[in-house]
Amino acid sequence: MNVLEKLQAAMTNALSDAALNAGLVDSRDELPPIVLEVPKEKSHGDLATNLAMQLTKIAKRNPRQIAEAIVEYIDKSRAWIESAEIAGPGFINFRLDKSFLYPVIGDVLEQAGKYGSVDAGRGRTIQVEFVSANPTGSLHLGHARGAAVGDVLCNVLSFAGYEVTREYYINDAGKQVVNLARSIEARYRQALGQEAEMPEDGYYGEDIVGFAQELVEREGNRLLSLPDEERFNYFRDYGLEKELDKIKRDLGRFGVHFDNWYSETSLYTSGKVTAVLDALRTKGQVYEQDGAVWLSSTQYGDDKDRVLVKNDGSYTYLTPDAAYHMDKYGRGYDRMINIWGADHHGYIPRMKAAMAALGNDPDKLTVLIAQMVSLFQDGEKVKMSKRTGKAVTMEDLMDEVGVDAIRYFFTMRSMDSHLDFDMDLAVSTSNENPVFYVQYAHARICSIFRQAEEQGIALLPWQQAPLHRLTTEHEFDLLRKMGELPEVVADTARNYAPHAIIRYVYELASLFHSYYKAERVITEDTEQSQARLQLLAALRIVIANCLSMVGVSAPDQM
RNA sequence: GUCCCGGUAGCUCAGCUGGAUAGAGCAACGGCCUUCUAAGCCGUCGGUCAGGGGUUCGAAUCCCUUCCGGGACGCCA
Repeated sequence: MNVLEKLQAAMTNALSDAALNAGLVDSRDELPPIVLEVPKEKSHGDLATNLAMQLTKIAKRNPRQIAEAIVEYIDKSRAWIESAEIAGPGFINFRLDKSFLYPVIGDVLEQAGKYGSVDAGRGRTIQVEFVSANPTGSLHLGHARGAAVGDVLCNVLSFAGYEVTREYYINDAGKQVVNLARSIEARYRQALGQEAEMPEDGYYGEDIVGFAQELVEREGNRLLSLPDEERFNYFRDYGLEKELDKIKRDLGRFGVHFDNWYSETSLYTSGKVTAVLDALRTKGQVYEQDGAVWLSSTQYGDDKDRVLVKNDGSYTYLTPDAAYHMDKYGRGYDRMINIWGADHHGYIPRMKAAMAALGNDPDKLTVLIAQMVSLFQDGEKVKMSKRTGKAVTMEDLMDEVGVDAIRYFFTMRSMDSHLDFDMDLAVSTSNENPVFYVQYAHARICSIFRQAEEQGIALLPWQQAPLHRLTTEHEFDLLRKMGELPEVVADTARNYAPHAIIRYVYELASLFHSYYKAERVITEDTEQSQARLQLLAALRIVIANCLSMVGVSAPDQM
């Protein structure tokens, strides 16, 4: 149990007993869950409870009278209570002996890189599928957001005690692959000086022009003389390989590493697509109409039935995707998360319906939607054009902005919000850029330790350090905030809301910067210096652990 | 027309499993570098939490409704 949990437990017990002894309830079972929170307003003390207000119906008295009874009967010695006062409509505000916070330092220093981790997941397995961009062009801004959010979520889930598997689903089958092959062929012919039309739904990205150029340099015009099918396959396989390499390279550079790269094509070769169709037929979940095979998805909450096999005999996207998710279920994960772009949200009900129709529990699968990203440059919204292939790629972004800033920016906002990405702001390596604020806090702490070392000050084992010399408001604020990390990690994992980590570490950095300005750490008071260095040793770890979850570096100097 | 997300300070956004006087950054304005990094700190200004109704001791938060912005509604992927 960490320090704040101990306090909560002690306070909860003391309050329960007080309510009981005051005759407000007949037994503990009657008590509502006791809510304790840190008041926003500092003058309201260190911890507050609304218990009196919750008890109005049971105790049949007004909240202030109830609060008075609780305060009268509470045993203050049991939960570091210095004083208790009633305020507002019936809150009880406690002022605490803040020495209860000192053990936070020991917790952090002992657990070091693991501090903040919790056992909320209890080793349960969770699979997270994200990015999964088609291998038909370069990753762009939206993919970068998905990559950042997905990877940070995975990091947080691991820290929260889940066993996490990262997976990328490669759409290397289907119509878009045909378009890829034809696009490369057209570019190849153009590179050889021929007149060649791009296909109707072709891919116009610069990457494909480059790949075709490479092909000319490597193979000359040899490919033109291949038989049609062989030539097509050549362009297709070459294109897929190049695109996938590029994707892996970009994501690797971005610091995202997948455990599985799952190929759609493999679903066909392994027979899993036909198997899923057979299973649905056997279960009577499909019917034929207009020459097509339909899934009765309306029975499972979808707003219309969906085609699985078109009247030309080919499959819709849903069919292999159902096979893919069936395979995921078969692997036995306790939970599965998909992170999709906002343009795919309408697809969720049919996917869930397909799983339900196959007899899987649809609630084990959570689809998170990351909203769109708009790019602003020179104060204007940049339009992305598929037609011309003119789009800011993830690679461009990494070149110009750097991985740390991108990850920070994309993690900073809630997934539910549209994100305006201001290129000029992100590029500017100035104080306007919030990632530096947090990194700077870390670097400043490191700098203090370099100073201490130069002066020959050695850090004592924390058990021997005079922590009672930490007495300022800033110091207690920092201790409490550090103590909150385990709870923040647990909440973030439960809500699948990675931006909460950024918020937390930003606030922590802010407390530090204020402290830094207000107090000198290394002074002639060696005891006090020692205590403060202990505090900062712990703080440095907490900041580093957070940045590590976000995948942002924690520099020693800036 | 149906569904999803959003609407909070001039701008970008937190806060949303109900709590006290709604927060941060940026912008604007005013201060702070002879001492551990000024990529920092301190302060001022700034609000009909889109509008209306409801639930309750209490609503930015929950429910209903209207409006506005974005997205999705294919035998495309």
